[in-house]
Order: sequence, then structure tokens, then C-alpha cells
Amino acid sequence: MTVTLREVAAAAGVSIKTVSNVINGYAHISARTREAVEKAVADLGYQPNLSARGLRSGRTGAIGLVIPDLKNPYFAELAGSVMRAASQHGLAVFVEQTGGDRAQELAVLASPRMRMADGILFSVTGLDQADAATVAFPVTTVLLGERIFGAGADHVTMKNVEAARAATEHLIELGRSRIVALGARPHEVSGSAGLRLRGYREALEAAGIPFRDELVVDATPWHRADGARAVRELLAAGTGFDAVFAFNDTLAFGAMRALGDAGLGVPRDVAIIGFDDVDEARYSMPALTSIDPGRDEIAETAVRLLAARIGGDSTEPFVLHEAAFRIVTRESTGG
Amino acid sequence: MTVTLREVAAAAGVSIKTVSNVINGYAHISARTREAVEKAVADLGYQPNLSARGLRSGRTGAIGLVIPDLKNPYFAELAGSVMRAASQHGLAVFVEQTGGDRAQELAVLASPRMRMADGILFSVTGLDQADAATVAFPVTTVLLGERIFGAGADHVTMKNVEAARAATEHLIELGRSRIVALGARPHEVSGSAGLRLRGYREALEAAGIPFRDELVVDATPWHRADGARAVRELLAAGTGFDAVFAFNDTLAFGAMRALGDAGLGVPRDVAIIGFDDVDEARYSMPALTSIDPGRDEIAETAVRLLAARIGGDSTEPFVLHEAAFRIVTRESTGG
DNA sequence: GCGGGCGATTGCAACGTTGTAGACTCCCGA
DNA sequence: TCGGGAGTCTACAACGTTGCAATCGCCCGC
Repeated sequence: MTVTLREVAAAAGVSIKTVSNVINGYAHISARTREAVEKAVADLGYQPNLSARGLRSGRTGAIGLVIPDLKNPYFAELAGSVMRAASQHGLAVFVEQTGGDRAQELAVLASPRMRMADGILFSVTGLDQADAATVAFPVTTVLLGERIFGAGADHVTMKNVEAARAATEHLIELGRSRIVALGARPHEVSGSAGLRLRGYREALEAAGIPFRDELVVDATPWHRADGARAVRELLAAGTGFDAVFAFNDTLAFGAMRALGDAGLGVPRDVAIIGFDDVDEARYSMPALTSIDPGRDEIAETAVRLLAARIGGDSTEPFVLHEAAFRIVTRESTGG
Repeated sequence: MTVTLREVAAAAGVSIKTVSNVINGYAHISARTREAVEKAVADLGYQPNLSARGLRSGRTGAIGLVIPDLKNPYFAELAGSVMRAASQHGLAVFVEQTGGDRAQELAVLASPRMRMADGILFSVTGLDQADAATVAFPVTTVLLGERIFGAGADHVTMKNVEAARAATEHLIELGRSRIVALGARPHEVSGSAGLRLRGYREALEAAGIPFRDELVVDATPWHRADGARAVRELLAAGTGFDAVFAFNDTLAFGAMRALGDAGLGVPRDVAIIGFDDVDEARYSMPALTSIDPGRDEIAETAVRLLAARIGGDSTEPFVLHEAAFRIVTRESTGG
């Protein structure tokens, strides 16, 4: 039923290997032979068996994308960007969700399914720096995110500290001084939360604004409900604030929801800036000012690096690429 | 470097085939042998070569998911559900985006990458019923969506007509009678838009409310911006309405945005119901009443049907499964 | 005691492809 | 005329796995 090289070869009157050569673009083939083979391929509808090719060549033509959750719009949009970039390189992408859980991340790395990929893009959210030395990547890996550094892999990330500082400065420039850092994690130093909090502190210090513990609030795991809940608790506790720097957009949407419920106006009473610039930020009410962390640049760079490693540059030193960010100003900060 | 059956066999002091048997759960193995093999597997960290297995067995252990766009939250959430369901069956999922474009859908089906899958879940949005007879699926296929019927494949879809009718009735029960059908497509009969419009008409007729052309508005391709634009145009044209049945949630969010800009209250002036019940519906302001079309049921059923076909039930007649829906009432209809 | 059957294990071949090495032809320059 | 190189094509083996059929030993029932 399925057509193999053998049958194409028979139809074209050449050897199997010649058909293989034509298909793989080998240079020294006469025009006559090439035409005959191409005709036979077209007539029979031949398509290569990728398992056989993979077995022989050691390459599958697929890469894995390991992310926490597609329900999270940031990762869904990142996945879309990765797929577009991968298809430019002729690579298929298969996706594994980890739920952002350390145990599941390790399980996915150890899973035999990963062997279906020539390499993986691994967006770390469960492992942390302590794992960097011990974690074993089953195949060539490019790391995404801010949880692990120096783990012996190329790494693409965003300018978290600089972007967070710029976001906070943006709020300060509006004249706000009681700025909530929404989504901080008290004991995290590296990781998105730690880095963004650092940028926040830097901006406050530079502006001479006192850092207040009660304005730094945890809202794990950064879902809408967490943002809403945290803001409700702040309001209930009577903590005064006039701006929110949400560590991602989803938290920001939740925060806006809670503020709206409380009858507070955005940006009149509270200005809000998010982080990620997901599609929804353009259409929320009010439209959300956010940090565009350079998602397409991240995806394209990561795929390019991975494809290069797979292609054989195994001796190149590991690269750490930080994508450029920009502030996208919208209504939630009075833009 | 990579460990093969040969080395495990040597370490365990048995034949290659015995190792293979242990790994594949063959029944008649002595406890002693099984333990020895399992120890060798663990010691050496053996993992099967999936290309070789695929070549030999004709199965890759992966399925393809063909969808328009991960940026669309409905499809992102569907993809997440599909992956959870697939991993229950031990299947990897790779995703292809088509942009909802007919030419790209055909291109993806013809792509050699599809041969990496034992089967595909194909969410059709570009092809239409006229293609049903001619389209050739490269591998076992389960269709999703409402564009094509009777194309010689299992098919999982939702109760569009019934759900749309229920949505419209819900608005009517609130006392609304000038209900916009947002996202209709004038010349579509089957397809989501056609079916949902039919349910809308049925509900109006049953309630004795006249059908008005000016309340049926196109908003292709159902993005937030399209919903916002369509509502702005309605308002600008002075068309009076007191409710909106948006054919998906994204349109509904856009519509709410435009209404808010115009100073109209939801649900006070205009009640809104959406369709899809994406995560965001719970957190929009106001929270959006929506139709939950049974996404998990769709994903689980589709994966189960596909896995069964792959497993060999090639003679079973094709199934058309319609998932159950329910209305999730929230603030946008005064819940 | 013997044949039959079953449990446990194995060798062989094959899946479809590509890397390696080599065969063959033709043409050019010495 | 002949050697050598470039161009074209091919045979063979191998990638790591599993299906098939066979082998071997043991126990059971007659």
C-alpha cells in the first residue's frame, strides 16, 4: 500500500540508491535520470518513511517544546511562534505540558517520548538553580526562561530586570509612588519573580521611593484568580496603593477585575502595567499597558540555536541570548 | 553512546529478543529473567529507539493535531485537553497550525511531516463540504468541527444548533428581543456560523420574535477586534439592540469592549452570551455567560476514537459524536 | 515410560532508508 | 596511446527493533 524507494526505483528503472540521491538533492545526477525519478515519485505519490530515515540517519526532524500549560496565553502564543519558526527549518514540533511542576518536568525529560525529538526547547518553571548541575538532558536542549542558568545548554531569555525596572519607572513617571509588586515570591532570587522584583526595587531606589514590604505580594501561580484574590486582600487590609506592576498580564487582568468590583477606576485611582503583552492585553477594559518581552525573537532565536546544534555545531560555546523588550503603552496607564 | 537492546541483553545474559519481550510486557517470562533484564535496563539507562520501533512496527506513537491557530484560546485550550487525553494513551502530540486557510490545510495534509503520526485530529476550518468527497487523508483521521460531514472518517463535534438555540432562549428569557447574532456568515449553511445561526433563528421563531436582517452581522474571522468593530458599526448605524449572542467568546469580549467605550452597561443595556467558555470568560469584566461546548469530552472522545482506529478497528463504521453542551451563567446576562 | 503440550527462550529475517566504497564511462592532457 | 580524474550510478551493509517460527526442557496424564 505505501510506496517505498524500491517501487520508485523499479518504475524509474534506476537503483534504490539513485532515487535516494535524487530525493536528498545529491549533486551529480544526470538531468535524464533526475527527471525519470521525479516523474516516478510524482506518479506513485512516494513519501519517505520518516521512521526508517530516522533510524538510519539518527535524526527525526522533530523538536519537542516543553512548557507548563497551553491554557496560559503566554505559552500558547510562544508555542505558536515556535511552530512558525520551526516550520521555516522544516521541523515538526511536539508539545509536552508539565504544569510547571518540578516532578513532572523531570518526568518529561526522562520520558521515552523525548527521544522522538532531535532536540528540545525547555521552558523551565519547576526546576530551579539547585537542579542546574544535576539535571540530565536526554537530547540537545535549548533552555527558555529564568529558572536555571549555566546548565550546559544554550539559553534564550528576556531582559527581566531591565524590563521590570522600565515598567516600574513608567508608573513612577505617572506620579505614582505606592506601587504594588504583584506576583513576587518572597524567597526567590533568580526566576522571573526574583528578577522582576529586583528591577522593581532598582527603579524605586533610583527614584528615592521607599520600598514597602506590604506592597510586595505573592500571587502564585499567577493566574487571573490569584491576581484578583491578592488585590481583594490588599483592599480588605486597607493597604493604600495607586499603581500595580503585575508580573504577568494574567495577574493584571485579575487585578483589574478586583479593582472594578471595588469601584476603583483604572488608571484614575490605580494605574496598572502587566508583563508579556499577550493578545488579550489589546482588548481588555481598559486596554492593558504591558511589557512585550520579545516573544517572536525568543522563539526564532531558540529554534535557530537548536537547529544549529542539531546540525552539528557541538563544539561551539554555549550562548545566552536576551531578547529585547519594549513597553506597549495603553489605557491602563493613561496612554 | 546510546544504549541498545544488544547491550542490555549482554548485561543481563539473555538474548536480544528476550529483552524486547520483557520491555513489551510479553507474558511468559520467568521472574528471574525479568528481574535480571529490568536491572540491566535500569543500570544502563536503556530507552528504546522510537525510530527503529516505528520502522519495525509501523507505529510511531504520535498523533498530529491540526488546528488553525494557538493564539485562539479555544484552540489552545482544546490542544491542552487533547494532550492530556493523548498522554493517557501513551501518545505524543505534535501540532500544526493552518491559519484556518484552505490551501494551508491541504498543504499540511499533504506534508511528509504528517507521516510522522499514526493518525491526526483535524480541526477543519478552511475546507468545506464541497471538499469532503475529494480530500485525501494521509493517515487515519478523526475530524473535529463543523465544516465537513461524511468524509469517511470518525467525527467529533458539538451540538451547535441546540446550543445556539439554548443561548438565544436564555437571552429571550431575560426579556430581550432585539438580539444581535454576532459572527454570522451570510452564505454559510453548514459550518459553525451556519449552524449557530440556525439555532438562533429557531429560538426566535419558537418565541414568536421577528427575525431582522440588520441584527445578523458578519465579523470574520471572529477575533476580538472583529467583534468590537462590528458592534461599533451597529451603534454608529443607530441599530437598536438589547442583547448579543456572540458566536464565540472572543467576539463577545470585543463586543463588551465596544459597548463599554460607548457607555453602555452590560447586562443593564445589553446582555451578552458567548460560545466556547474559554478560561478568560470567568475573569472578564463583567464575567461572560457562555456555552461550554464540552471541550474535554470532545478531546477525550476524539483521542479515544483515533487510538481505537490505530489499534486496528478499521472495519467499524464511522462514528459521529456530538458532545453535550451546557450554559454557564455569569454576570453578562445578569447571573 | 512416553507422548503431548505448555512455558520459556532464542535465531533469523525484515521494516525502509542512507553511508561507504567502489564500478563504470567518458573525456582530457601528456 | 594511455593514465587519471570527474561524473554518474550502484551494491552492500547497517541503523535498532519486533514478528515469526522454532527449539529446548519440563511436567502432566495415560
